[in-house]
Amino acid sequence: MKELSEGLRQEGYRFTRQRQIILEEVQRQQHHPSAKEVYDAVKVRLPNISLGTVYRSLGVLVELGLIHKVEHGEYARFDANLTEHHHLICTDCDQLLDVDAPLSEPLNTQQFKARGFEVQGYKLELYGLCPTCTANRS
Amino acid sequence: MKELSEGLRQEGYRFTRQRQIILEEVQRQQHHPSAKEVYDAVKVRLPNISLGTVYRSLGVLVELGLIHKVEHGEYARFDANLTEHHHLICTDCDQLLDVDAPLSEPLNTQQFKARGFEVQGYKLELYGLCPTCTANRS
DNA sequence: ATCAGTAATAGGAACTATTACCAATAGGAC
DNA sequence: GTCCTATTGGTAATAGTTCCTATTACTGAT
Repeated sequence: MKELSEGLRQEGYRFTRQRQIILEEVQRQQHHPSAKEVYDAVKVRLPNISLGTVYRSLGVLVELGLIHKVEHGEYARFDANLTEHHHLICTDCDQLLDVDAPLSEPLNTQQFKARGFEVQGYKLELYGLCPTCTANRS
Repeated sequence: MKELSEGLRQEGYRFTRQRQIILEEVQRQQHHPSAKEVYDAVKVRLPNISLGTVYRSLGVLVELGLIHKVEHGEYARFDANLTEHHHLICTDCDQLLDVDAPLSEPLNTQQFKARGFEVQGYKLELYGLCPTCTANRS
C-alpha cells in the first residue's frame, strides 16, 4: 500500500482510509467490478462511505495508474490487473474476462504513422465465448 | 435507398420517411455523429421528429447492419462506414476518426482458442494524436 | 500538541444519455 | 378506401455519473 500513499502524495492528493480500502477491494475482486459493486464491498468495512466518494476515488486511482477503467456496455468496470492483457466479452453471458496473453505479433503502430496518426496506445477487445460457455455449447 | 426499404421489409419493419432521412444523415456526416447530433441534423428536414424516434431508428439500422454503433466515452456514436477499419480516438481533441487500414498482420485468433476462448470478432481502438493535432504539436 | 489552511468526505440533488410508455398516426397488404 | 399493426411524438422514467455544500480530516508550521 506504500505505492498508493506515495503516488497520492506525489500528485498532491491525500492518503485517506477511503481510498486505501477502495483500492484494496478493487484488487480483491477477480471479476471486473462496477463502481456500484465496489461501493457495496467497501460499505461493509466503511458503512458511511458515499457513492460519490467511490466514484471520485476510483477516478483518482485511475489517474495514478493503479487501476484501469474499462468502459463497456452500460457502466464502467474497474480492473486492478496491470499486466498487459486484453479483454474478452462473452457474447453469451456478457462477462468480461481477462485474456492474459499479449498479441503473439505485437501491434505494428508504425503502419499508422504513415497515415498521420501518432499512435500512443491501443485497446483490443475480443468478442466470443468464454471457457465456461464454450464448454456448455458442446 | 432500396437496400433500406428491402432490409426493413425482410425483418418485418416498415419503411418510414423518418428512417430514410436518419440513415441519409448518418451517411452524410463525415465524423461519427452521436444520437443527439443525428437528431439535430434530421430536425432540419423533419422539424417534428422526436429524439426517441431517432434512438429507435438508429437501433433498427444497426440491427440491419446498415450502420455501426461505436460505444466510447459518454455517449454512443454512429458510423456509416461499413468497410473494415479501426478507430483512433485523439487524446488531444477527443475526436473519433476512421483508420482505413486493417491490420497488416491479421489478428491470429487461434492463439486465444488454446486458452478456452472461442473468439468471434474483435474491436481495436487506437489512442493517439490525429493528423491535425500531430501537425499542431511540431 | 495546537492551529490554520486546505483538501476530502457524506449526502443528496442535479445532470445526461438512453429507454419505456401510451395515445394518435400512418405504412402497406388487401 | 379499409383494416391491422408498426411507428411516431411527447413525456416520464431510468441509471450511471457528477456536482454542490456543509462538515470533517489531513498536513505543515508554530
